[in-house]
Amino acid sequence: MRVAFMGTPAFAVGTLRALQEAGHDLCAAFSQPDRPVGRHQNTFQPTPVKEYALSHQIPVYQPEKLRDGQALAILRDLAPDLIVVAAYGRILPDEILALPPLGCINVHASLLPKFRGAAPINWAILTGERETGVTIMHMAHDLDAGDVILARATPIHPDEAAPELYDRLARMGGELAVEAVAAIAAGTARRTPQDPALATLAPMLSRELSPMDWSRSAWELHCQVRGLAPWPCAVTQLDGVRCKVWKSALTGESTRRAPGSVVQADKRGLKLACGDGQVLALLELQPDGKKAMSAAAFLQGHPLSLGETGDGA
RNA sequence: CGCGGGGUGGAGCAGUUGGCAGCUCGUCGGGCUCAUAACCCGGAGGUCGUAGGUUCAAGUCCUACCCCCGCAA
Repeated sequence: MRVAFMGTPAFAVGTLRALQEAGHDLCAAFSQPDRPVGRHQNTFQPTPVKEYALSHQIPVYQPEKLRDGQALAILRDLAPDLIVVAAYGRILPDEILALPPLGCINVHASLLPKFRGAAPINWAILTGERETGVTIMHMAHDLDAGDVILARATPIHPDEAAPELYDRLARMGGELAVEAVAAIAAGTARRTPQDPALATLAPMLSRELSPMDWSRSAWELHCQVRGLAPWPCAVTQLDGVRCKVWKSALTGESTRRAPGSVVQADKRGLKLACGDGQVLALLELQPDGKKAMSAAAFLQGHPLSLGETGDGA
């Protein structure tokens, strides 16, 4: 099978690698152009897909635009049987969707029609889902709305954070993509339309999601901490310092203290009251300008007294 | 040359107008207790990021550089 691949981040590499190891003829890897990175914006970093492709002798294309005809021309020359897309970060124009004889399929990290959009993994955790998964679909004009070929579910552990889930889904996506391609080649691939009434959106993350609102429940805050890692992260004020919260834990304890106030701050832990009267433990913190540290370490240099409001609000 | 915070015993922090390098925790030794992530006593451990400079004297002031981090992209 002659396949053109399109993808950008590490999630996409899971699929690209799987396709390659399955022996498919990868005629091209399309990826987003290198973007300036770093504090001074003076270094450019290749995308994970580009790095993988280059080290495996797969030709790389990084068109700035998909709608100026150039990308289409390139693809005509390449003449793939099938295009496989995984987290490319671009919407493909209809001309490209219509080009390959076997169509274009997409690997999406959710159980569609739930969590259509750019950040399905994070939103599954943020909304407190107990399971999510990977879906392979035929691509349609509308974003993540195409007919489903295959889907596979995986449970979300209550303490699992987005990076772990991301890695797992990336592997699952690769496996499932290979199965889907095989089914397509054999002519046995199914087409199950999505139910639009069940669709939910998983838009790009932003820093506006970071501030922790301690009037929310402990579970919601715990989901926020897990779902926003490794970026933009849940953030709160402690001892007047802005801190990213890298890891939290539900304690099962309850309190009468006001939401956001310190319930415990000693070597046994740093615990704050939440809006539902439950107590959330903060395990790993990163103050502004510092590296991540354990709550115990933070307390050495930032003694907090009980009842003090963590949020400074 | 985008903005800003920071590099001080193993960890996290303090160090005021330059004048013997401190605190909490950990660690080691000893003690106390029915008991303890408790308490008491004692000890070890630091070329204060690097290289220069000013000074009788620099963690502290000046210059250059290295490294870490947050924001903004």
